[in-house]
Amino acid sequence: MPPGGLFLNNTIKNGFFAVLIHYRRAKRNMAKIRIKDILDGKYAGQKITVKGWVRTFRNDRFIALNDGSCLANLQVVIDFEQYEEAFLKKITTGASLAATGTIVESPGKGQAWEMQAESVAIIGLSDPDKYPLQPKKHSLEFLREIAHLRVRTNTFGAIYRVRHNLIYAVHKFFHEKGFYNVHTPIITGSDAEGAGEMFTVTTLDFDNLPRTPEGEVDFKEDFFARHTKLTVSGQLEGETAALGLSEIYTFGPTFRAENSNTSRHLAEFWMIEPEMAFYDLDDNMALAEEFVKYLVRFALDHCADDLAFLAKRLADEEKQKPQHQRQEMGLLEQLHFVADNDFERLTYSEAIEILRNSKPNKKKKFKYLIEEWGADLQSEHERYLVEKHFKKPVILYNYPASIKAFYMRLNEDGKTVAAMDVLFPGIGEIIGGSQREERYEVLLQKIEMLGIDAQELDWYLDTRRFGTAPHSGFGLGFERLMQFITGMGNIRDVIPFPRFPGHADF
RNA sequence: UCCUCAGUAGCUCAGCUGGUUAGAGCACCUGACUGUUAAUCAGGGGGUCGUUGGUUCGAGCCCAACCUGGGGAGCCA
Repeated sequence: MPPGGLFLNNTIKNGFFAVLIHYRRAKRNMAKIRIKDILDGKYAGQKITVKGWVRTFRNDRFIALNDGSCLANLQVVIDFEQYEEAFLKKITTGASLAATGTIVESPGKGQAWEMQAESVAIIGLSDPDKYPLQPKKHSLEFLREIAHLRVRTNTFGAIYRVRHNLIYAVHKFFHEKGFYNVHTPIITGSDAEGAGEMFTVTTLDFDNLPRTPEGEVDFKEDFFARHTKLTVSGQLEGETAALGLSEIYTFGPTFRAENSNTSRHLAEFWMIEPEMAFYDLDDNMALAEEFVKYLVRFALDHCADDLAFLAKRLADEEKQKPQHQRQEMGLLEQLHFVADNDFERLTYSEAIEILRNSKPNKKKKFKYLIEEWGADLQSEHERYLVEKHFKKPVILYNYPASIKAFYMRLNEDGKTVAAMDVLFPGIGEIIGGSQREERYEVLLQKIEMLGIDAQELDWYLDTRRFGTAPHSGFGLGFERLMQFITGMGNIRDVIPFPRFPGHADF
């Protein structure tokens, strides 16, 4: 800001408003400087101000400053003799501050650029006695308990950044292919999606529930005048959109009230569900494979530093394990492998043959032995196919109709449906999809056979009554993809604030 | 929900066959040093050993139940 006197003189000379506008514009355009850009050398020799959070303060001289724009810290070098001791004591791990100085080539090892600071201002104190994060390795379990602060660690900073890049890549992929993004409802009255237990959404007073004459809760009195729940899938609504827009995708929150306590399940997660008119199962599988490879490649191309850090983290973790439990490939190796190689495609029937003749089945090492066609595949079977037999991602298709959902298209053999699952090492099913049953009579028969109320699905059946068309789609669990790409073993660590049974903190 | 392993300082962990006053590193406090990379060196404070009950002369250690967390399974994405 110019000194007051000069400012006043100029306003008199040039006109008050012109200067005011100029000043405001300058202020508005003064973007905050990101540490990422400094470390890229964009401010070499310039005097600038940088803001961020202290990671460590070494030797009363070196502040490692991080602003989340990238993994690396900016080293801010201060002349400690210039400051009071009481001031230096405030530069603690976790404190936020602004430093002004010149960006110079660093004489030390470990960084190309550093800031020779002229002044430092503390913005927010961080009581070192109470701040839970230390400049040391913390367990993921501990960090999960302080999910509101873990974003300030290297690991979670990297995960958040990768997550953003993948969200962007999802939209970019579909947009460039001409798919339209559709927001399907989060609150749904449909009870027939069949993908799992649902959370009820209500404004009813629990202390004074309206009852029907039969003594049941009367949802006619509820906000929507019916029993409503949180969505478990946007698929049925997505299908209606595809049968008008041709190619669509959804990317929204999904809720499952299952009492699942595993490293691969969340009660609230994000799912991507493309739905395409005039696609058969082969087209569907080809799209799924192209999509996943694109996302993996995008992460490799745009998150190199963060992935390298996560790869090292995983490698260190693997070293703690006994030899036989270790992964053969490192994280980056595995990502390249998936991006560069074709997935194995085989039918359920072929998979059953392989499993039936497999060593663990013959030696009765499987907990669930494969006896005959029609059995549902367990985790151990999927893992065997992916991790032992093929050693690459596998797409299984044409499953028995009896173990799959009602909307999947019945094949000519009358006993299998055009379903497909993409199985990944470590996490199992990452994608589940199918060609949809477009024939009205066949679909209606299935619905009635399963005892689903056809009246509830009347709107859905309309798509088959009027201009029905073959169509396909799949669902990809975004957090499972995140697990694969970041190498994180627990799904609760790849979403900022995980929701799972007994936990809705933050 | 089931199986399994664990719970000792703010964090990560050690603690022998049940036996005196429960230890270490990091963090914190005091001091030294001042081009360091999770800085280093010297000293200091910090514990209801998850909870409750039981066995025993005596329990961090043995037993039971419960709570919490990890791993695996089921349900699935």
